[in-house]
Amino acid sequence: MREDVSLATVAARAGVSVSTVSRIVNGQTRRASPATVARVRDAIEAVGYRPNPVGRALQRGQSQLVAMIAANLDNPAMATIASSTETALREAGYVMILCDTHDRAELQDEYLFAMRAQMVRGYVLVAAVPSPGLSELSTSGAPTVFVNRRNPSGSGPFVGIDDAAAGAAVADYFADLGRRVPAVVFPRLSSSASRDRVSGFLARLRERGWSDEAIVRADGEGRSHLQVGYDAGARIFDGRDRPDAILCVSDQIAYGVNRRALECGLKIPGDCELVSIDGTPLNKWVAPWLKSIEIPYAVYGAEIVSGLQLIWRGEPFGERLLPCKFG
Amino acid sequence: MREDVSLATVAARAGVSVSTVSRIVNGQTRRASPATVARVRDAIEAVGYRPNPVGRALQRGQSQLVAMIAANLDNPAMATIASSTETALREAGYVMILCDTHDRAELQDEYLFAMRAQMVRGYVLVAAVPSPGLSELSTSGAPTVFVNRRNPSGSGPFVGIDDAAAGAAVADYFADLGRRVPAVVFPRLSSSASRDRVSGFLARLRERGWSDEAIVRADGEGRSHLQVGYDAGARIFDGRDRPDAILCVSDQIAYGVNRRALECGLKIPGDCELVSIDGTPLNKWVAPWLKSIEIPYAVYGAEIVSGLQLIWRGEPFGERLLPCKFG
DNA sequence: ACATCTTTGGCAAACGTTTGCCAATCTGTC
DNA sequence: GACAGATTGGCAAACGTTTGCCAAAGATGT
Repeated sequence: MREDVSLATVAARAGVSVSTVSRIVNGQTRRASPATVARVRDAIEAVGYRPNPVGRALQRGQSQLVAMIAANLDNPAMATIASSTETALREAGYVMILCDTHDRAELQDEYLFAMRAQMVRGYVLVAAVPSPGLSELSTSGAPTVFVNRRNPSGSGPFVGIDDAAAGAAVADYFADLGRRVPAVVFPRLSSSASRDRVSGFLARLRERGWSDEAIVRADGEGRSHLQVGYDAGARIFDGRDRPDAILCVSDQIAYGVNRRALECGLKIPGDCELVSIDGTPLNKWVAPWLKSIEIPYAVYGAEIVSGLQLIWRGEPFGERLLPCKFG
Repeated sequence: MREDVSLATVAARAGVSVSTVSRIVNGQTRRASPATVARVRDAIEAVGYRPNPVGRALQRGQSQLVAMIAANLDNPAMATIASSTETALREAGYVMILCDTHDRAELQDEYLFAMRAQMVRGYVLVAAVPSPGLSELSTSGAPTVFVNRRNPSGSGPFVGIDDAAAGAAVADYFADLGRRVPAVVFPRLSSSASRDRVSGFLARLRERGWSDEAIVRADGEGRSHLQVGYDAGARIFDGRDRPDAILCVSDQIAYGVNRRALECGLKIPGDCELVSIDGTPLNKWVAPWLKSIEIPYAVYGAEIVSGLQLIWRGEPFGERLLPCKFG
């Protein structure tokens, strides 16, 4: 309907100046008499005024936009994070811009630049990759929350899980189950999350009596975790020491490993127990053979946004490790 | 680095006025002497000037933002559409805002309003739902592309597949295979896409000799297609006429049906052929038992953006039906 | 009656950009 | 040497908002 309702429209109708309306819109009711406030409020209602975010952003030097820069939207886990964050941001009155870096540093930098130009109010970096622009961002002090992977260039607010503990929990599970030849599969392009999961797993196994050589480690190349699992699976299942329990650091890796296992004629979980860390809801529909540490991605959004709000208020926000369920 | 490089910075350095720089930035080189142009270009380079999209949007009454309003990001198909669209938009110099409506009309309207306030340059509606705001949008003539589901309130540019043909292809497949009791599963909350797929399937079966009563139809309630399939599966497999071939209008429905089939002790595809329409890449990893009409979601982005560009240039763009592969 | 303080509200600048219009300078022609 | 026309570039307004500052009142105290 009204395309052009601005402060001026309201001001004209209420017979006051633009400044007065602006102040009232922003809650400074003390700067006007109650009568004026009422008159202005009526006018706002009557013409259906809504503040223009663009004008506001220009003046304030800051928009209501929050940039989510994610490594790969095709990964259901990230899609869930994006979705829950978007919901939480909307409820808090912000608007999310979504950028998919395909895990590539130069794209990440391109987005970082573009987002600064948009005067975004904050950054949510899901599985960030090291890059020049990112170091610059960290030193600039812009409000930033890292998700899943910690800041690869320095420290910074973090939302995720206790990755080492998750790895250790799987180690305990395998040990308690009486498995003898544990293995772990992870991407060669390693992130803090992968590293911590693997090292937590290895450390606990060591505590429980395994020697380092007794644990099969297999990585896979490339950005697709599905392919990583499939490739690593080939080497694992062809090797002499065929494992009877495998930790996959992500669901998608487990999908790849499982497919290779089927091709090798193995029964999962009969011949080999498979456990992954992610536990996306799709698992119980299409991969009931997969046990998982369930990461509560659906609540990430709320945590991320409350972290951002803390940062905006100048309060400290170090990290938030969310509890996982083993299901 | 430079936080505050504006036209004024460049102008000062090049010793010209802001207007001159603005014109040169926008390619109007005829309004300045070659010498001036060179000097300004050098200055732009030197200070690393990048136009501020906010100032520009305010002046032009239109931003570089494009709103994607999607029904449910947790659905991998939509995530792929979002991802490919985002890539195509970035390559064309635009920035995508992502909104997840969770298939709810009131949220869709909230977003439609918010996006108009952001002066977005266009709208991409993935699986739009009927709503007052949407009818208003259609009549307003704002650049809009509908994806997957046609405009529920009127007509409008559309990117998708030939849904009826896809349904018919599955019917032919079942018939050629010699299956006797075909079934179709679809969500009760129906969209143009679901409806056309189902009716194309039924029509072709009729042509090939089936009577309407001989075809099992089952729908399921709710927004989760997984649940839709699971619930409909219960009724299908408990019925007397157990089908030997089922068309599921989406992958997720097939996942749900399959799970129910397993629980009923059926073998897929031995006891019952399952075919879905979607064919997301995940299928071959986690659901190799599922045959699909493969919708090329990964190329939707390019089609959507070229459609938008046509509309922006004032050229006509009716619909673009992409070819599918049966795999 | 005067000084002082508070209330109420407007003016105008600023954010960064674009663009219509006007002014100065240059080129060429008569 | 004067005039038309083209070239080159700046001024200023506009987009919608926020906010420092000032001014006109009214309220209070002496």
